[in-house]
Amino acid sequence: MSRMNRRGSKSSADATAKIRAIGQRATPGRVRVLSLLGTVPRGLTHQDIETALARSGEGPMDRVTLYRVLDSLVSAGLVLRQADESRVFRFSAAGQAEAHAAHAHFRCDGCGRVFCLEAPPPAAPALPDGFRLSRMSLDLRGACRDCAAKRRAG
Amino acid sequence: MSRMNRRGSKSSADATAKIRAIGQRATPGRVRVLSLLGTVPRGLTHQDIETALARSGEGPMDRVTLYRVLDSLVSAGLVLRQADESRVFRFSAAGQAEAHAAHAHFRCDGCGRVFCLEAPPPAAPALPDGFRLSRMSLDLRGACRDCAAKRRAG
DNA sequence: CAACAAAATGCAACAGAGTTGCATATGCAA
DNA sequence: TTGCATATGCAACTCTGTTGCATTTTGTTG
Repeated sequence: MSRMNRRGSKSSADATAKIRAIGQRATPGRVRVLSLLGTVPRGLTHQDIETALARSGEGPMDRVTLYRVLDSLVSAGLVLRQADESRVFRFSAAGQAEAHAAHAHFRCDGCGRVFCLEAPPPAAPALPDGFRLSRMSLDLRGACRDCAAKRRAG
Repeated sequence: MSRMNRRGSKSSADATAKIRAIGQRATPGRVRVLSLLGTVPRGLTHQDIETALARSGEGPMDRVTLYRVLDSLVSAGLVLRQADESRVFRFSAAGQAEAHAAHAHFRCDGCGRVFCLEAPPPAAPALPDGFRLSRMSLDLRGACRDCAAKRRAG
């Protein structure tokens, strides 16, 4: 760890590289957000991220700037955005979702976490003539154990 | 048709019965909304419903009242509510959504159109204990006929 | 290394979807 | 028909996300 200076950790360097790779400027905001999302295995809300950044050593980030940072990462394909059950957006690092594209996953509508399932790959259905298939995914949605319990409780 | 009086159609009577069956008052608003949702094969937004009701012979319904009518139908289980991609709620009569979820979708990465496929859905894989499944979708992605041809051409 | 243009940031004001409080009206059971 | 729990209508509010614009920063060029 002695080689890590105040500019950041390995995940920062990693994030910087990814952002540059897709031709965008590696600003502090983008690097901070992308490396944060890379360390967390589930979708975070804008507010989650804002809070986490404010607590971190480098201080808070403007609300609007954070929205715009997220927009740019999403449109670059580095981050995924989806609306959860209570209609707030959840953001997650794209690599984490795509790495698991081979098998089925379960997404909790409550907390946004994604669970991988050991499912047999379903056979691809017949496509209309001329169509070309590039990817196929079996997506299950519902409530994970924690959220299902929470909802029953009240 | 001569047996239908000015109070409404078969779907109204049907809706009235369903609402009474679960122990709620069959108010005009509830009946109108539930029978509207019963005639439409997809999720409608609050605004869709508001507009449709305003155009219908019986005149508009208050915005807030409509929200509350939808709430009561949802909590009674007669209507399903889910946030769409742009984080607005879509409401559908319970039963229709399940029918629609029962097949696979193909989304074209070129033009963004979505095609419904007549494919038998694969069996749901086993979920970890305590998890609750609400929806399952088999999503295929690739190029539709038009976009595949276009890509070959130029 | 300095200057520069394009892009990102911060702030304030705005927009749309959904919710709450409260006075009034109404469905339905006795 | 009456009583009252429940539903309605209105206004004001909250929360998530957006837009406009002046200022600062990034990465490049000379």
